[in-house]
Amino acid sequence: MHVCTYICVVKLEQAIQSTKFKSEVHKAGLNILYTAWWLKTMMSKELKEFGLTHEQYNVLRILKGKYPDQMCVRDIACRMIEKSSNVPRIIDRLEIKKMVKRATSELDKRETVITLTQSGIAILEASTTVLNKVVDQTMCICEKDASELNGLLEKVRVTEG
Amino acid sequence: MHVCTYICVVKLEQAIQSTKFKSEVHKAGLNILYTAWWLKTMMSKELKEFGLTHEQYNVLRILKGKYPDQMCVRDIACRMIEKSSNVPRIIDRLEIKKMVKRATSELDKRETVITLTQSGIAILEASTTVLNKVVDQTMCICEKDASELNGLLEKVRVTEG
DNA sequence: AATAAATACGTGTATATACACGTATCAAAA
DNA sequence: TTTTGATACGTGTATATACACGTATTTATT
Repeated sequence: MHVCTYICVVKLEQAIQSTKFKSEVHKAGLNILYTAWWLKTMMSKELKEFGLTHEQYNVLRILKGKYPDQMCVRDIACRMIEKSSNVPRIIDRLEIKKMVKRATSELDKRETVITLTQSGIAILEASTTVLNKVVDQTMCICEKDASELNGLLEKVRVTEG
Repeated sequence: MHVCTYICVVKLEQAIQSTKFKSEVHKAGLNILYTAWWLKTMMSKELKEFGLTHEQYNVLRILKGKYPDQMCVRDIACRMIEKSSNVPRIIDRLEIKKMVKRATSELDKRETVITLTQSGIAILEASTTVLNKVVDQTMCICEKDASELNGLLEKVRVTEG
């Protein structure tokens, strides 16, 4: 029988149908990857209602952080969660949807400066409201646990040498 | 000045150049997504030496788990870390590289059964050895912390309602 | 000033994600 | 037995990742 539920599957063992792990550290690696996929899927589902992808939303959020100032492509790329994102192409889609505007910088003609449009702000704010609500309902941990989790994740990223 | 380092950037605040978070829970969401990207990037770099992508490696690992038994595409898909992976297409690339073989199931002609080749096993084992070493060197947390992290991640995935 | 090096951005390619849909096959019901 | 529904897989499309490369512009060097 083939049963593949993943919405209410909490245990990693169930989710990826694997019981043996080399160590708790290796299991944590898989757990981080799986949880990220789970989070992304949940959020993307909500963003789809607004015609946005996760990455497009990320770019809009970054632009909002500096608004009403403009930002160049490189500055946006630096702040992306996934650093390997192809920001010029993500901006292409946002420009088509009239959520941002592109212009060449006067100070440095190599730079393209990006501006949020009023429509972009409106969609971003509406989607953020929904997303915040969904995150609060779905990520059910207390602030204390979340804080501890943040500490551990940063511990994970410290490499020796 | 534009400085965008992310290899030794440990703090989330530095990594995504953002200091204000709605709550520790929202920060944890971003932290999970960023850490997953960081992990994936690190692992992909090693896998590239073997001509493998992260997802191709995941499929090979799953097949190894049942070896010498064959597996159908659906069974593999169920065990993927990222459930939305397009497994038939990932198998296409592995088949071209002669790492797996495809055949129609005798019992159920709808099913395609996949078999690891000797070359597939060899490459998988070599890459796993390197990957395990790199994970041990890069994810520098003790088993106790890792265990606690696993508990918290599973707590995150429990949704109410 | 002329040249070299660095930088910012866009573009091209292979692979993957996310999702919809079509076809073949199997299982269940009328 | 025929039909209906479910299942397994492949394929098509839009977007993204990951990475290499080209062009224009700026900065640094000679």
